[in-house]
Amino acid sequence: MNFNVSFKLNQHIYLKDPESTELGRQIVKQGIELIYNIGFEQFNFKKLALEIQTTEATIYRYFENKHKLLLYIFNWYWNYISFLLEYKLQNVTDPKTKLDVILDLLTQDLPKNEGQFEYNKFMLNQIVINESSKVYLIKDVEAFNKDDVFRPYKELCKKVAEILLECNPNYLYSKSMSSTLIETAHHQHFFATHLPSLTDVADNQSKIYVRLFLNDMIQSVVFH
Amino acid sequence: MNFNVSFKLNQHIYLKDPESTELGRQIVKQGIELIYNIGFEQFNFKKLALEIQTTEATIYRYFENKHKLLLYIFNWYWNYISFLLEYKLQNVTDPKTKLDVILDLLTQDLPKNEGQFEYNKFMLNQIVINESSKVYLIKDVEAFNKDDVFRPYKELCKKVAEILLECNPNYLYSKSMSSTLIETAHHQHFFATHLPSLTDVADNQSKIYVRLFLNDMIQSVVFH
DNA sequence: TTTTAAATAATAGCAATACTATCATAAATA
DNA sequence: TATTTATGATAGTATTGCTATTATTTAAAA
Repeated sequence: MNFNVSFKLNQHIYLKDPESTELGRQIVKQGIELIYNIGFEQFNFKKLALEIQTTEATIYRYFENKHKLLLYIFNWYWNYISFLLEYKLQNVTDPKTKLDVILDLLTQDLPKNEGQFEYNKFMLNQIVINESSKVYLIKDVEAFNKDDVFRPYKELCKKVAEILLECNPNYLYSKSMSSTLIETAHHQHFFATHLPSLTDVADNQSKIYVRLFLNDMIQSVVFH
Repeated sequence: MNFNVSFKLNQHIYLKDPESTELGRQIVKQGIELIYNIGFEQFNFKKLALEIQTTEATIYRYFENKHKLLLYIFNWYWNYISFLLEYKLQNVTDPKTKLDVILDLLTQDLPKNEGQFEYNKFMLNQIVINESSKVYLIKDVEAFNKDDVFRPYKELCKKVAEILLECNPNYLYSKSMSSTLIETAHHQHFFATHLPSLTDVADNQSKIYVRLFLNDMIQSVVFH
């Protein structure tokens, strides 16, 4: 399964739409690879410019700063996940099966890349796991939020929450459980990989482990 | 209830023990207040030096960099929480009651400050909520971990996990649920305050809300 | 096809950050 | 009193984050 997807993202995030030019797409694509490789703290526009053989000043014409680029990447990612979720739920009617689809999506590998022009999904996923809190755990979160720049994340949460409610219309915390599910999928994956004593994982089976843990949690909470 | 607690923290975190001098304690105390006020990104040693009327170079004699200071603050915090937990569990034998104590500790206000020399517990709590991921969601987490600098956090997790097992010896994910509980307490509090659409909170009752949500979750998961 | 506008490259520069080094001085200890 | 130790004062350096200027290329409009 593969698509050549592209999303129009909130205009407050960029100065010039990176989807509008080849260079713009390169900035995002190579940005993802560089952030993955050296981490967001070490990452800057000078290094990225070197990588794609352009200049710092040029990248600044697309994004105000590196934080906005990270935000762009996140929104792209969450749009992509929402898109996959819709696709996979197309012919599913049973709420329990829907939950399985969600858990797989949140914990298992994304579809492998085909074209060389696509963003690298594996790196994208790792970035979201490692750096996500840098996007919204910020002093001026409310100013950002006013511009609706977290919308794709919120929309995914909303979708998941609706499915939780389908499973149990009396459940009082569908939205919180939805955001908890998404955050926990990342955190537990990170812990299982880097700080395993914070989990009960055995022998590096992080992905399967997190899937089982979340399943147990969600089943208990929603169907108890 | 109040104590004048002090903890000896892992030597890898500091160059010179801040507990050993008045200036050292000032660095930590005013550091907490400055990070709380301007956020960790904006925070630096020059500003802190100005605040406590010393020099940048002097602060660098205590901490290698601002990240280590943040790590120090975190370890202090988690030691403090562990200490409070032990204290509050002294005469409690019923596992269910123990859970209540844990949830209160993770979601409700900490004991108010008495002396002016204590670290500000409210600010501490907010810093941990807002900046915690910057402490461990880092590229070189494993190098850090080798020096055992996350120990206080891990120990609290371990304690909580043991209590979960007391509640249900057959529960398979006590450690993961323990870390999830701690992380979720922070995240949901942050969301309820700044991005309420990711939760089901009503009218700014964040603290009570998070308490109820976590209680529902833990009850279902552990006792289902 | 020419003209004109827009995008990018090349370069420079600047203020702030994250340190490090040096030396003088004060305070504590031997 | 001598001497170690802690801090202050000052300076300096490399990097970062960003802006400005001008030249050059590319593409669109006339």
